[in-house]
Amino acid sequence: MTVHRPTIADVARRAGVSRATVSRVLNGHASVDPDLASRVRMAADRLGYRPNPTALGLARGVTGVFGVIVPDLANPFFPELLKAIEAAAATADCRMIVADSDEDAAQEVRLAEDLCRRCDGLILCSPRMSTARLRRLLADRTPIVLANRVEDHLGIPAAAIAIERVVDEVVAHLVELGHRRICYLAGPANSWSNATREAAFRTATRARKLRSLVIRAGSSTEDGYEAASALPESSVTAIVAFNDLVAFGALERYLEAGRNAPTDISLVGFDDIPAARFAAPPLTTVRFPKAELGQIAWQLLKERLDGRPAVVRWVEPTFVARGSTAPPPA
Amino acid sequence: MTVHRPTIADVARRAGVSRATVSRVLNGHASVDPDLASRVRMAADRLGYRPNPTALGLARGVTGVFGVIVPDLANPFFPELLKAIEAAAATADCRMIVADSDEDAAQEVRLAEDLCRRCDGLILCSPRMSTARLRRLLADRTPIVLANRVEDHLGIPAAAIAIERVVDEVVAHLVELGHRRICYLAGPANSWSNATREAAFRTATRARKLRSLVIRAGSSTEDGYEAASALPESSVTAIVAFNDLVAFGALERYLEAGRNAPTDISLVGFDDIPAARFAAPPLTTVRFPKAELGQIAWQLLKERLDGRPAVVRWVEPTFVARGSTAPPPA
DNA sequence: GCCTACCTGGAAACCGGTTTCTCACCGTAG
DNA sequence: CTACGGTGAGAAACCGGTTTCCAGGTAGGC
Repeated sequence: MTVHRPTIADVARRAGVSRATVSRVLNGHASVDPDLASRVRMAADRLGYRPNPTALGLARGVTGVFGVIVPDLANPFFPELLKAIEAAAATADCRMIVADSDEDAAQEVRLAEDLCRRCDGLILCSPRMSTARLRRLLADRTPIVLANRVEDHLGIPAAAIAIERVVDEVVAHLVELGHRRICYLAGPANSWSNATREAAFRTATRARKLRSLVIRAGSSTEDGYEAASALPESSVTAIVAFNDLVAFGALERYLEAGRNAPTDISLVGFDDIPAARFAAPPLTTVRFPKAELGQIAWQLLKERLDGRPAVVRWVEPTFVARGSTAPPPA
Repeated sequence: MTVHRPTIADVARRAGVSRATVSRVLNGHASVDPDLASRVRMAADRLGYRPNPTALGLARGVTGVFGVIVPDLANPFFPELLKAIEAAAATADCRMIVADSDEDAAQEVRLAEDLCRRCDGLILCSPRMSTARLRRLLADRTPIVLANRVEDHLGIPAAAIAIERVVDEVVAHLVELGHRRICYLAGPANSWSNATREAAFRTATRARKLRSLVIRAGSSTEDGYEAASALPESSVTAIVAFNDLVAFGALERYLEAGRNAPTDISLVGFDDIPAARFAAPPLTTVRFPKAELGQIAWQLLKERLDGRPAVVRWVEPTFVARGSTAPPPA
């Protein structure tokens, strides 16, 4: 406050020209007498002038800031996504507002409405809100991109993971090992990625004439622990968990019951978080190209800001077999 | 674009009053005829009027946005910190811009300079820039708070982890187990938290008449792997790593050499990332109260924005003994 | 030599709010 | 009945930029 940051008026005064001319010189618009131009540039330099981003935003109607909403920053999937998005956006000198909805759809809507007003665009990561809510948001005309969710009839650009093939691969892997009773520990109810994983799981098991056993869990280690409470006493020999954290939660429950993986139970997760590699046993999982996903999400937003049409782009995950899967106990 | 968002002028027109009156009513300033006031409120309601945040920012000189810079979003420490900061800031309806400096001090300075202009304040998490750079930033008068770094003579508010006692506890734990040759795998050179951990390590070892062996590593798993390359062939029996990731990297190197923890080498990390608990062996480490740290950082920023004086606040870490430490091989 | 076309750069309007200034009108006191 | 203080609300200035509009000067063509 006490230090007065130089404004365009200060530069204009010092260069002996109008503010309009300063603006033109600094933006390279129209043609300005080279002499004047260099005087303006010198003045701006001497004063250390940098245009005020807020004023710029108001005048141009573009802020250079976009928003990202995630359901849970503590879930390792999202920081990795964010890192890729931020890195891509930085090349276009765009800043990223991050908001955490805490897995709460209502909160997510509130955040989205707020960010729509203050940002040039929005990336919704694994949004939990309903399709109807999403449609209402779109009415705002703020460019929106989905990451890790696809809405077929809304015409929203989306970056998503093609899951069917790899889920079939997971089930095939378990069946080949000899498993017949496989349980899916489902993720959050309103999560698109859970819906697709669950559907793919049902398809893959049904195709092999197996029962599609599903227990609702959630997205955290605690959720996995809770959901698996009755499993150690059941006839289930293999678990496919919504993500690696849920798989670890289930594992904890088994360890508590004096069972271990993969001898008593085979475990598969999704994400390949860093912990998966170092766990005991190392977790068999599905790796997502998160960096690619984030980069694509930014790309899609940029295209949208440039007025290009909405498209859906898919990335391919890969199956990673590690030590947590083995033949079922005899 | 095509849909015209209602402005204060639209509300004024509809209510048959001036823009000034609308502003006064909506902000509860001065006294307004109750009749007029309700007409204004109705009009605003009917139009679904929400003030433009950019214009608000320009007029009030306060944007309701603050910035956070972290060295690496992929390091699990920072997302947890961010989550706490964001949650605390959300209660004050403040939005958070997140930028990743990629461990690059120069980039960090550039980001900080940019964010200083567009934000009400700045939280620098584990900043890598020099004290001189930091001092120059302060000249901008934008409120700045440090998280996980303390600068004694700059009068910057800071939230930091008091490390000396717990490092002594770590070394005591290892010495009690019988270790005499303990190696510290150091973190990034310009990291304050590394400097304090390294200093505390030297103090604790010297106090017990042990050599203070230090090898420079870094902050990632890869750094730990690289730095530990010669260790399996050395006489070192215990490693204190800059953080859990570095510890895992070192472990990987030992496994590759056909050694294992804790039989051949004892390992201690810092952070207690989620993976630490599930690793094989479960990692002995130091847990930081990250949620508290983040909340304090926000608190300090808020105090600064309110013009209150700068203070340094410390949080206490706790030692977590797990399976990766044991007596040295006979 | 004069008219027109173009170029340059300043004045002013604009983006969408807030806040100061000012004036009209009210009731009250002298 | 008049002077005065207080209050409520509109006009206008302001935040710091961009952009449109227009006037003045110069150059080129006839």
